[in-house]
Amino acid sequence: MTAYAVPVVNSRDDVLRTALTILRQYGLADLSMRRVATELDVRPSALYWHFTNKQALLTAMADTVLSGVLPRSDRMRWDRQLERLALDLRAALLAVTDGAELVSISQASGLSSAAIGDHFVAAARRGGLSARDATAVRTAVWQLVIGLTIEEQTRAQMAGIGALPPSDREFDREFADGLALILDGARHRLPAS
Amino acid sequence: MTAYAVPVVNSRDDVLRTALTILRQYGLADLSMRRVATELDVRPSALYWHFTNKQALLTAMADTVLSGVLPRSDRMRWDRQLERLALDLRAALLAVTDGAELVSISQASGLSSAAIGDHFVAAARRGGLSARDATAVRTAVWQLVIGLTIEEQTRAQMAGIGALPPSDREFDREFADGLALILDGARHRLPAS
DNA sequence: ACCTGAACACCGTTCAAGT
DNA sequence: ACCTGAACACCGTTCAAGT
Repeated sequence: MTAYAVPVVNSRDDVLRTALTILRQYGLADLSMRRVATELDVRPSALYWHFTNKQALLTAMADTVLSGVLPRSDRMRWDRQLERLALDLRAALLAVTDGAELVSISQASGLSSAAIGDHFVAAARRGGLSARDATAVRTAVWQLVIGLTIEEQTRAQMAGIGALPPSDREFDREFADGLALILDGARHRLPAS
Repeated sequence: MTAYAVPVVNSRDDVLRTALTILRQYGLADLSMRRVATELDVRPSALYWHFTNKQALLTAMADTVLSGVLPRSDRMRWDRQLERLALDLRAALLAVTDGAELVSISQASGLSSAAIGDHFVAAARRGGLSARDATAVRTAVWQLVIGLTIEEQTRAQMAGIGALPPSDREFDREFADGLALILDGARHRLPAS
């Protein structure tokens, strides 16, 4: 019996799914174009038919990770909604290895959507904050979520390799405290208050 | 006349200085061990006599960048001192290409000192904040400075290559507003207030 | 439409050996 | 004390050509 070639036809979505699987299992440091190609049983150059470059792939991955983060309901108080959104964002980042760094990278590239940031602004405005104050809330909350979660995941990654002792920091609490501080500042910006 | 070998003896400090020069002129993406070696007229492997790996070199670079950031005076009000320190930190990061990312990377490695963070905490405690609240201030301020400055420098870098249109964001103002918001939250945590 | 083959121009790191 | 030589095991990306 002779071996015959199976038509290996991969879609853009197959590439994206494979990349996300590698990320989940091995982290960002092991996510190379060559590795994604190997996993798909394809030459590295084949990937460039689906994505113009690695940056584009990373952006698509980040968008996937963030796709489930949405405002839940407008019946909540504006500050509770802001808190909920920040917690959901953080949970989405923590759900994938190096999720925070992935989002940070792809958002720095300027190609990623700013939808979540806009939701922060909308909630703050709904509470009565000026456009400028609402922007400040978005900035402070966004950097807190991304930055602290990057720290947490980086340290987890390094502890996993044994390059660092497992941290005794309580990131959930650090995050909650930082967020509460910012929301306190926000509430005191209200005209009526 | 015959060429004779000049004894090329480089100290750890020569390596560090050369690396910082490359960073200033070309940014983090172009800072490779091989490039530092070439600049020093030496083989790449020679560098590993001075630094155990690239991470160690980056940490030393980050420490250099941050070395000038210190509390100026205790005669200031605690919140003014906090603000001053945050502004000085941001200025130090902006003084070097990709300075914020450099510090972020080296601090994630867990080898870098936490001196500046401690100064944030000390100032907040001097103002009367609890240990826990002071930590929250440090967290929120630190992530704001690092994160927003990374964004600014990354976009400047990419605009320089033409990969992105020059941003019209006013980072200084975004930073000042975010910082003011956090400090507002901090002041309202005071017992007397 | 989707992929191969082959190349280009790079990386960080190790380690025996040289002076 | 400081460096070379040579190697190992990788990268992202391009592009003509194949089916």
